[in-house]
Parts: sequence; C-alpha cells; structure tokens
Amino acid sequence: MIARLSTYFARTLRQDPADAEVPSHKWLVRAGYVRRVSPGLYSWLPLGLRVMRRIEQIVREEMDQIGFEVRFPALLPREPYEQTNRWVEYGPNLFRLKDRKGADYLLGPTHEEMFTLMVKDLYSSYKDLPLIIYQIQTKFRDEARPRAGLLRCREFVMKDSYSFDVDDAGLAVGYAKHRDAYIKIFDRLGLEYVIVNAMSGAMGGSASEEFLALCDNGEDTFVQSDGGFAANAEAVRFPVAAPVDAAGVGPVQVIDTPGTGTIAELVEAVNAAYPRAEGPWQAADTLKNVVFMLTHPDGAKEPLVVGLPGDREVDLKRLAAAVDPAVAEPFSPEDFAAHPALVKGYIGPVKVADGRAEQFLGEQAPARVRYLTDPRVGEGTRWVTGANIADKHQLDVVAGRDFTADGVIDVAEIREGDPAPDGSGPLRLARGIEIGHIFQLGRKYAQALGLEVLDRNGKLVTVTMGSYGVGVSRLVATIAEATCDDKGLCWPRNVAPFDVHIVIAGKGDDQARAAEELAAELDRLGVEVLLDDRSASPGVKFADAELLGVPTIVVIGRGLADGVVELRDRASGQTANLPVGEAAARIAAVAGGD
RNA sequence: CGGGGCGUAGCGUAGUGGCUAGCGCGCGUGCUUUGGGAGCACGAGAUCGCAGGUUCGAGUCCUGUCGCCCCGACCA
Repeated sequence: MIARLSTYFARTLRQDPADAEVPSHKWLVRAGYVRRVSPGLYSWLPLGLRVMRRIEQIVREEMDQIGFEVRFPALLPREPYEQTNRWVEYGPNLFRLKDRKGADYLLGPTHEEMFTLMVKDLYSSYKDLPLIIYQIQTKFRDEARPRAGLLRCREFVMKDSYSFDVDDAGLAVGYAKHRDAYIKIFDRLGLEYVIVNAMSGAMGGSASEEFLALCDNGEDTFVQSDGGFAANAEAVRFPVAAPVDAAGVGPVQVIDTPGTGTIAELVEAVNAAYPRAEGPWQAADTLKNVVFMLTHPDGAKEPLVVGLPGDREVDLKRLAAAVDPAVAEPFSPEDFAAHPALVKGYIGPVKVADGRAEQFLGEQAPARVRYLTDPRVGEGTRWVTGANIADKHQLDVVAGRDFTADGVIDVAEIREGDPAPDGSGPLRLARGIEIGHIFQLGRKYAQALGLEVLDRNGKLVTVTMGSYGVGVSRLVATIAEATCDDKGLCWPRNVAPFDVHIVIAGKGDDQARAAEELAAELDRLGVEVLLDDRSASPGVKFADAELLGVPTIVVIGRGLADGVVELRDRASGQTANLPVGEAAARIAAVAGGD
C-alpha cells in the first residue's frame, strides 16, 4: 500500500508533551502514534495501531503453533468471579459496574474463569486434553497509579492463554510450550530480555517465571550473575550462612550506649568506648532488629522482629513478598506503646539478667514476639546488638549460643556485587519491563468452577491449569523504549508501521513524479510505503521521517538530476545513492515486502 | 492513601491586584521560498480548570472543589 503523508491522519509535535516522562511515551505522542485520554487510557492513531497489529500478529503466529485463538467478552457477569472468590479477592483493582436492572458486571482484568467455563462446557474426557487456548483482548484494571505512558495502563491489550491437563506432567509440558513460544516471540521482536524466577524459593523451580525486557525505566528490579543466575529481586533467596566456630568468644557484655538510636551512632559510640584489636567496629558488626506490624488476611495483627546486619536496610518489596498474604507496616508509635518490652532503638534477641544471658525475642520473650533473622546471621556469628534496655547495648552476642531465632527471613536489600545464591558470581542489579509471565496455576480455578474430566479409569479428576500472559500494547512501548534515539522512534523492520518512508525533498514536478513512480513500483513489489508528499520544507520532512521511525528512508531530491535517489537507514544513519532505474528492486531487497 | 509540583488557545509557555491576557509552534489566506524544523503580510483561535468570596477592579489574593504530573504506598 501507499500512504500519503499530506492526507494521513497524523500530526507530529515539535515540542515534548508536558506530561510525558519516559522516552517511549514522549516519542509515541510526538510522532502521532497515540494520544493520552485520561490517566492510563490511550487512544491509538493509525500509525500506532499499525505497529500494535504487527506485534499482535507475531504473537498470534507463535501461539497458533501451540493452541487455538478464541475471544471472550470484556464485559463479564459477576457470577463466575463470585464462584472463584475473585469478586472479593481482586479488590479495588477490579472495574465493577451495574446494568439497568442493577445486576453486577465487571470489566475483565484477566479471564481464567471464562476459559475454565468454556472448557467445562465443551470437554469431559481426558482424551480431549491437553488443550491450549488463547485470546488477544483488551483488559481492564483500576490501577492505583497508572504511569510511564503505555507501560502501566488501566486499559491494555494482552494475549492471555491457558493450558488444561489431566496431570502435573501434562501441565509441565504446556508450560514448557509457552516458554518456548514466548522465547520465539520476544526473539522475533528483537528484544533483550531475561527470564526470571518470579516466586520465592519455597514454591520451587519453574512454577512461575517472568520475561523482563531490559530497560532502565522498567518497574521491576531483578538480579543477574555472569554465571547465568537471574531472578526477580523479590524472589531471590540466599542460603543461610554456614556455622562458624565461636568457642573463643567471651560471654555477653552489657555496655552503656546513651543516645544511640541509630546504627551510625552506635558504631561511633562503640568505637570510642570499646575499641577492639581487629580494627574499628563496622555497621556490619551490628545486629539491627527492625519491628513490623503484620496484618494477616483474617485481620489478626502480629508484631514481627527482623534481625539483620546493621549495614543493610530491609527492602520493603522483598518483605511484602516474604510475608504474603499478610501485610507488613512499620511499627507505629502506638504499636511501641502497646509493646513496652520492645525498646525503640535498643531491641535485641538477648536479655541479660543476674549476669546470665537468656533468650528474649522469640521463644522466651515475655510477650511472645516472632523473631526471624537474615540468612547472614548464621550459627556462631558474633554481634553488637540492643540490650532491650534504653541506652544499653550488648557485645559478643553469639547466634545459636545466646539466642535462637524462630526462623530465617530474607528481606535485606540486595546490593550490586552480592554473591549469587547459587555461587555463579557477583550479582548485578538491573531494571526490566514485564512483558510476559508464565504461571503454573494448578487446580484453583478448575476446582472452584467444577472443571472435571473422566480419566482412563472412568474416574472424575479435576483438570490442572496454567495461565500465561503477554502484554501486547505494553510491547509497543517497550520496543519503542528499547530502540528510540535522540531523534525519535526507530522501529525494527518487522513491527514498523511502514517499510519505507519516501521523502520528496525537491519542489520540482520531476521529483514528485519520480517519487510517485518509485512508490508505485515498491507497492507492486509488496513494500508498504509512506510517501511524504507534503509541501513542507526539506528540513521539516527529514526531521519528521526520523521522528516517525520507519526503518528505511528514501530521499528523492537534488540527486535526481544525476539519476540517483538516496537510501538512508534510520538505525545506523548510513546513506547510499542508488541509480533511479535500480532503486525499487534494491530498496525492496533491504526493506522487505512480500 | 501519604509527600511534592501544576492547571492560561490544538501544543509549549509568559503574565508586580490596574488599559483590549502576551509570546513561540501549529492552523487559515496571499506572495516569495525549498537539502536539515523558511520569510513577509493579513487572519482565526482563550468563558485564564470549576464554584464561591475579598475588592472600585481578580489570570493574579482567600476558601472550597475538580483534574493532571512525579515520588512513595498499593497492585501484576
């Protein structure tokens, strides 16, 4: 096809929109691909739609290799979501509405229920399985804070698919098929990405993995080692430190440390009053004990003390993942008032009474408080820590000798250079955009909705499921983010809105005629052409061509007198002159077509 | 929900309580121009987010309200 810019429904902006923060958002708006309607809601202009459709098509082609495309309504009745309890569980993120009769509806945030019910409707035997079905459809989530343009929206296009199997082995196969399909999709899109474990170690192996496109503007933090380890920062679990010999360590000593509510003050005070032979005390020699108030799903409240080396902070996101489904909040002044045994700034696991050290936090605490320690607090490690008395700390508190924690909690911040849990080298921290997620769901939805089939013994078994998502509209922004430069967008060939952007850079009739002829010839060769036939000056047209990001730009201008047109590669900036007679064939060879 | 910032033409913005709200881009008409965001002339386009209030007089001050952006909380 040939599209003419003089009449094309698009408008480029010369200045950055005031509300655009990330590059993808800025360029997509400036180049006339999308418009913001409201926070998290975007309208798609022809250029943007063409890119999204091409991405969608790549996703579809790979999904068709493993499953069947279907489509459900976006507007859904409450009932199925009631059955799986998600009408309640999904909480405020669910868009809810009523029809004229007052019946409850929702806008689908994801479609497990509908897929499960459709399979239940059609299938009833193990012989029908395995099955993979998918849809590419608009999803709605009332995000607390939409952000970063198209990266986090309230309405977005997602490919969601679901696998159905009689047993766990089958589920593993469906999961692996999706993993492979996603690798093909993201490779075809030219994205740099990592596959990270999304869940905490307890669940084990491959139950859930995320595909994260590398991007500094991404919302997810992940860690990576040269040895191949990769995980979501929330999901990393470090091994507990091996026991060390503490035989030579003297008994716990209580020391005076007035006014040392923070680790920095403590380290300074201890160095001044109790210098040691091995060199100055460091923050890492202290055992910091941080209190949180947990709220369990049933509403019950419980204090939790986390013990970790004093040079580390608690990472609140890692904490949230570790205590899920409970919710952790910092201990408030009221909480401290209600728990006088916990002396703010001086909390420790040991109490010294009559010269004897005894367990305080954990088992023997007066009002039992759960005490969990960082994996670095291994048996035999020796610490400076709070004495549970205002203005007093303790020296030579040894883990395992003087106290035993109730367990391990790995919520300390991860630092660049920390060793990978599997020994594969130092970790690097990086950010990514979640573009895909694969997840072994299990039987939750099948059970709730009664999806059972007869097995080969004639016995009813509940089907096991997987759910798998790709953020299609998010991919538009992700690719833009990954490929744009200081001039604008720069699309990979297989998702670009057009194959070739022809700029008429001269005012002469011959140039316009040559451009039209070239466009027509390219069109015959199956190349999709955007022809800038506007009467604007060349500078405007060059700038717009770079802004729009079509990978191949052809300039027909002053070179025409010498019988050549100019071929420019948007990404590399390289240019070449082509004889007019050969131009169409040579351009079609680089720019593709049918 | 907490913190910070901002609402003036399609976009980007200026505007000590005082004349008819200014500028750039974009838009229309005409002439000139055409290889890196052209020039000249004329022109259209704004109930200054909304509602109250103070004042002889409010874009400007006060109160309320709505909306937007960023950080965090929350959330896939």
